[in-house]
Amino acid sequence: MSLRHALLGLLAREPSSGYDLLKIFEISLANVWPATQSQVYAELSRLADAELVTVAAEGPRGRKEYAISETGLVELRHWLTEVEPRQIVRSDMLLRVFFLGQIDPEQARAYMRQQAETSREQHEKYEALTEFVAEGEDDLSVFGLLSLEWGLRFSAMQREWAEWAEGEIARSSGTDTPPATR
Amino acid sequence: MSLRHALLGLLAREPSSGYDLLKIFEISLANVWPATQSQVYAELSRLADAELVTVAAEGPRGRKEYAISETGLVELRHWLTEVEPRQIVRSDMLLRVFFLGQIDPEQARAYMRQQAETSREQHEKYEALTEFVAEGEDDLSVFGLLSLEWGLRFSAMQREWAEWAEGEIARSSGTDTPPATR
DNA sequence: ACGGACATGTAATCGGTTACATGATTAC
DNA sequence: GTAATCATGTAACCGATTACATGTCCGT
Repeated sequence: MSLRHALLGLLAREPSSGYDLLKIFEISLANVWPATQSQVYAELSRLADAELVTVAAEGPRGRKEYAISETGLVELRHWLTEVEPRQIVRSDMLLRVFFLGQIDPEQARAYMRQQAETSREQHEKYEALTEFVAEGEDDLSVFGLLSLEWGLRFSAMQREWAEWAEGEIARSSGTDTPPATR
Repeated sequence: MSLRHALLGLLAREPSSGYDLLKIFEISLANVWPATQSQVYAELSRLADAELVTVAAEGPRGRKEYAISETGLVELRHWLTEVEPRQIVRSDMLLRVFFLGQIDPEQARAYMRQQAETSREQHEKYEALTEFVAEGEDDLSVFGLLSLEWGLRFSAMQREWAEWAEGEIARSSGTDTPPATR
């Protein structure tokens, strides 16, 4: 139920409409918790039903500005401090690694090379984002930077791992580059 | 649709029953792609309907031994080589980081310390697993080790990041330990 | 006048989780 | 005999994705 808390977290900063929230998701939260339009609107309705947020104002074009309620704030802080984050890693990319024996070593190495490249691109994307985000001074920026740093470290780690893994496959299959780390 | 391919991948090694597959999931694939009993049995039925696997034999207690078909193998290899792994990071833990401004710095630091600790534990878990897995010699072991190495690097990276982040929060909030990296 | 941005909603479908339900075989 | 393990299945529910649907306001 994290989307719920993501919305509460954003509304704790300032009252916003579903439309506003959606944009924030697109630019900043998308990297850690993507959400679709359908989802956001539906969850906001549910939050209002549960009285964790209120419709603070209505604007043109049916715009509804939601604000977090006292109970909502309590729930948010409870989630932040009391609820254990569950870390389920579910990686498409790693799953494939288990089955690389099903294709020939050359293809398997190509796969790892591809992953290294993708990670490199991701790293660049995060680097570009950092410059962009660093300008802001609000909480979202301060803590967003911590999260961004995670992204930078993650993509760097993954690139290095993929490069190492490619070497491992090469070595264990005896294909090419015999003067390896041995 | 990765569960489907996980099952195909396992059946490519050797024909197995749902029960067998489930055990393999528990001990080795759980770390990259957890699956429940319900899911495995249901997916096997669907795979049989789609003729990507066949019921190769029936045993006691209604046991059905599934084997991958030619089309199944084709599909598996296609998935391995042609289909882009999509990397959606969805992290409960990172989402919270965005909202740490909602609690006081002391609590925020405790949160990061907790994450560092959890990562350390994870790292140990992977280390223990490595010794255990290293004994096997089949493909699942060979490639499983690559995946395990990812886990080791990931948990190490996350621990370091969490420790760094705790320091950042301390620094930016002016709380304690003034003789920091500056 | 018109196009683009603003703004919200519904419905179908899918993959995953939890819980329930049942029964056969084997080892002791 | 009986407990543990083997073995499969169903149903309800939940969160997420995709697609569809509709309408309004603002700037030019």
